[in-house]
Amino acid sequence: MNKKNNKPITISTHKKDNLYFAVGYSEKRKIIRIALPQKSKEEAIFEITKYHPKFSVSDQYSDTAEMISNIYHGRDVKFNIKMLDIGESTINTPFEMDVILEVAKIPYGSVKTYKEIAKLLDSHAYRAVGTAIGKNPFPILIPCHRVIRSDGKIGEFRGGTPMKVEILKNEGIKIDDLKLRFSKK
DNA sequence: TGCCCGCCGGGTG
DNA sequence: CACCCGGCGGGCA
Repeated sequence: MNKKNNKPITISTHKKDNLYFAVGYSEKRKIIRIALPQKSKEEAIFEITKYHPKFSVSDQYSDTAEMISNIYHGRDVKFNIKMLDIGESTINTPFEMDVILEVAKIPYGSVKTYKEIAKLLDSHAYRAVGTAIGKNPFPILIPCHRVIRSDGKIGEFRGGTPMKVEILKNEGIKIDDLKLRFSKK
């Protein structure tokens, strides 16, 4: 099963257009997990609590939840990686860490392929890169939606490919039928 | 295009 | 240690 962290966290939510965003904060007052938007507040909170069962809900961090929503809807928001409690998050192995840090560098409005991420790590493990990205505890903020397949197809996403396409389109990326419009292949 | 098989890191028992 | 399983790639029909 998925690994759990039993330290207490605080969860805040934000609603926009019938989508509910949630963010979990550790005791260090850093972000420990972000939920992809859900159709109800309960589902959004559960996206966090399945990994962090000890929690309380407050509006203390709802500004951050709103920031996540803004990024989702296409705003280019700057953030500092120090806002993240990577150490207490569900990221375990050095490989997962390297992948996440590499993904964090992908600028707004651009994409990289799974293979390119592997290459940047001096590795051929593009298959494992996909797996590691799938575990990203900070979706949207760490832009795993900006990692696509080498053939120009958009590829998989924890929140479903359609959601990935939507976020990329919100960033101004041109996509036709689940493929990059200007893909060479 | 779609499929199939190879690839690599991690989780499981 | 020996599987098994993925947000993948590339070759080939």
